[in-house]
Formats: sequence, C-alpha cells, structure tokens
Amino acid sequence: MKKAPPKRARAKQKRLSPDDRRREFVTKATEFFSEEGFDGGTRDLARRLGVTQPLLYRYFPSKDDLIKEVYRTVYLEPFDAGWEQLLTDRSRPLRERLREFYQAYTDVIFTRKWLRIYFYAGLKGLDINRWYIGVVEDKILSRIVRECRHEAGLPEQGTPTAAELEMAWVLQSGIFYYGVRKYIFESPVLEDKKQVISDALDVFLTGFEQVFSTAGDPARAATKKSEKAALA
Amino acid sequence: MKKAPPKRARAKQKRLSPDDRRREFVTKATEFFSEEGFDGGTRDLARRLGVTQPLLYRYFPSKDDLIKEVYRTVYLEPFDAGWEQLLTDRSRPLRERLREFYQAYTDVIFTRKWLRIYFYAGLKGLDINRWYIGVVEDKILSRIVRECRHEAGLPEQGTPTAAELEMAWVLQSGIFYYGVRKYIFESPVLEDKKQVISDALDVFLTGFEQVFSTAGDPARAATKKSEKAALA
DNA sequence: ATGATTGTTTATCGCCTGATCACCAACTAT
DNA sequence: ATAGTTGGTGATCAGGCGATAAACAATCAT
Repeated sequence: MKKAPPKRARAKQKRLSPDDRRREFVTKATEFFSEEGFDGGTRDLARRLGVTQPLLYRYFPSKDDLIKEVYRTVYLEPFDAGWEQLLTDRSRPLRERLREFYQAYTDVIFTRKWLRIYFYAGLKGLDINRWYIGVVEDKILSRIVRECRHEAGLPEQGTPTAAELEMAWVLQSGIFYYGVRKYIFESPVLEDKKQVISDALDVFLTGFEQVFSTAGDPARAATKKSEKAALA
Repeated sequence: MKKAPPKRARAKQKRLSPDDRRREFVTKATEFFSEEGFDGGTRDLARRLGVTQPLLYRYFPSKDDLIKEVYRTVYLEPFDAGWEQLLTDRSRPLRERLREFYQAYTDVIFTRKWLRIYFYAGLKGLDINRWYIGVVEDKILSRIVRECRHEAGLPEQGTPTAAELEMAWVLQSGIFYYGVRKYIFESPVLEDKKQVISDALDVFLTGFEQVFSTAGDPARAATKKSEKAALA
C-alpha cells in the first residue's frame, strides 16, 4: 500500500494567471478569516477557494504572510482622502458635513467582514489597530473638534485638548458601536442608520456647544454646568 | 524504551479540596482564556495552574464545559441589582445618578479580562452576548430614557421608542468604547475616567432634552432641529 | 498499621494543523 | 509535434490538540 495507482479521475486543473490567483486568494481569504477567525485552517480555506491546500504555499510563504496581506487590504482600502476636505469645507453647515461624512464612512466600515477583522486583529494585540486609532484621531476627530470650536465661536488653538478628543471619541464610538451591535453581535437594531447618525449628531452638536461654551478649561466648564443643573 | 523506570523526583502533589480546586480552575481559566482566546490550549492552561493537563478533565467533562463555566462567572458576576434602583431614584438629580451609575458600572466591566472575554464570545456568535445586550437595554437604557423624558417634561409612555433607545445606546457605547480603547487596544487615552464620563453625560443630557423637546415623533424633532440649525 | 478512597500524574491515542517535496499536467515557445 | 516552463496536486512529516485509561500517592476511617 505504499504507492497507489495514479487516479485518472483527477479534478480538472484550471490554470489562472498568477496575479489573478493571488488577488482572488487574498479577497476570499479575507472573507474566510473574518468568519472563522485567524485560527481558521488552511485546508478549509483552500476548500473554499476550490483548490488544494499546498497551492496556498506557492503564493504565500506562510499563513502569517497571507494574513498580513489580508490586513493590508482591509485597513488601507477604506480611507478616502476626500473625507478630510469634506469635514473642513466651511461653505457648508457643520451638521450637514458631519452627516455626510459619517454616512459615507459607515458605508465603508459597517460590514461584517471589516468589523470582525478589526476586532480579531485588536484582540491579537497588533500594532495595526493602534495605528488605525491614531489615524482616526488625526484625520477625523481632531478635525471635528476644530470645526466645533469654530462653530461655537471659540478660539481655534492648533491642537485639540485630550478632553475634547475624548468627547469626539464618544460621538465616534457611539456611532461605531451601532455597527458592532448589528454586524458582529447580530443584535436587533433600529434599521434606519441615517436617523441614528442624525440623532447622534444632533445631540452631540447641541451638547458640545453648551458644555464648551465656558472658555478655556473644558473640565471646569462641564463641572460648572452640571453643578448648576444639580442645584436647579 | 517501552517502560521508563518510575522517576522518583516527581513533582510534589498538593491535594486540594474539590471545591477549592474547581473554583481556582475557573478563575484562572478566565484569566487564561481572556489573554489567549478560547483557542488557547489545555496544556498551557494546566501549566499556568501548576497542575497537569488531564487533571482538568476530572473537574470538567470537556473544554467546552469549562468555557461555559467561564462565561457564567464573567457575565453574571457584574450585574448589581442596586443599579436599577439608583437610576430611578428621583430624589436625586438625574445627572448625578447617571454619573454614579456609570462610574460604578465601568468599575466592574473596564478590565482587560472582562472586555476581552466579551468580544471573544461575541465573535463566536454566541447567544450570550445578544442576551447581555438585551439585559442592558431593559435594565439600563430604557430606564435612562424614561428618566430623560421625565426630566424634559415629556409624557412618560411605558416603553421607549426604538429611536430613543438608539440614542441611549450612543451614550452607552461612547462610554463603553473608552474602555475598549484602553484595555483591549491598549491605545493611549485621557486617564481621567471620571471626567470622560462626566463630559459625555453633560453633552448627552443637554442635547437629548433639546432634540426631543418636540413632542411625539423623535425623528421629526431631530430633523426639524437640524434644518433650523442649517438655516441659521 | 491497614485498607479503602480519591486526587493527581504518566503515558498514550486519534485527529488535525502548518508546511514540504516529488510528481503531474496545462500552457508557451520553438 | 516537441521540449521547457510553471501552475497545480497527492502524499507525507513533525508537532500540537482534546481526550482517555491505567498507575501512583496522599488522605481518611478503622
């Protein structure tokens, strides 16, 4: 039983050009890992691709290299340079700009695929998530804070304070987690995304202006405001 | 080399009472799985416990059963019955109640252990997360909405609308994700948790009241408000 | 002391995983 | 047609996994 006679009924080999194959592997692997986690087996992945497992190793030296490729496509794909411009275009009302931005941004990241890969990577402790968070702070949140300060008639210092950034994070996360509940936990949510975003923005913009209207130190402003409310 | 001579230098056996062992296994397993994910090996877990791997199977019929036990302790431990009472105690200002509640709640769930188990379970698609989300809606968010309506002088209908719940989710998630950034992604954050919560609440309470001050349909209220702002 | 009980370990099984290598077959250039 | 190149496969390896069974040793009742 050492050498079996060569089976003639071998599966038909479809020959694809290397580039096409590689691209197909990466995109399908992204879907696969987003469902199974990065512990998903290479055999299962290959079956899903309709090829045999060793073929993967002709295109990627190891499973980890394939995974890194997956990260690249997931994290670099979404960021649209136009968004920064959109956020800072003062010819339009801020509310409108933010609505349009979050509508577009969530159109990109609110997919089961994107969100799951994001958290699988995060739980692994990879730098890529910290990097992404930094990008969000730089390209999105600090812009939003600056526009809010402008809207409230406050002086636009160059860099937002940590407290201001945290407030923008509360908005960002509030919207973000709507997608998490829907696409990761598959929990029932209000299906009208547009309204959820709009409401979140209305609450934020109204609140932000009032809380930060006390000049200078935001902590004191917030404290003062709530003390006043407590006495009323 | 079939039978090795019995090694006399065997590791000392410490005999513990079954209950103590079991409890120790579950708590240490929680820490272990929160770091390694549920794909962490039973051998590594046993090494961390200072015992041999087969001993685990004397206390739990399978790895899955051990994991279920871990879920139970993680998800049932935190919920404090006093919180519902705290949220609805109208002898105190709402702002103050919410600050105290979120301070206490985040003291419990803002640990690397809790948050990681939560997302590992969520990515697995287990019902337990949907169940937890339902509990949060029932015991926390719907209470908050009702108190907000009362504060705003609106009629307190029995059940909050889906849109109102979503707005409470934005608050909840905004605060929650602060912990995620800190303990899962280990990203630098403003260390003053108290201030972050306080600011988030100030923005929310101020905004909520204004946005929902138009009676009845919250969607129309929000729309009207932002149109007004756009025209100004 | 003696035997029964049971907590703990050693050794091992069958299975699955990532990875490798020799071989096969499809396309290309001649 | 023929040889060369290379995409693709079958077989297999070493190692890790969850789980089991038998042997050992610490405690308890007598």
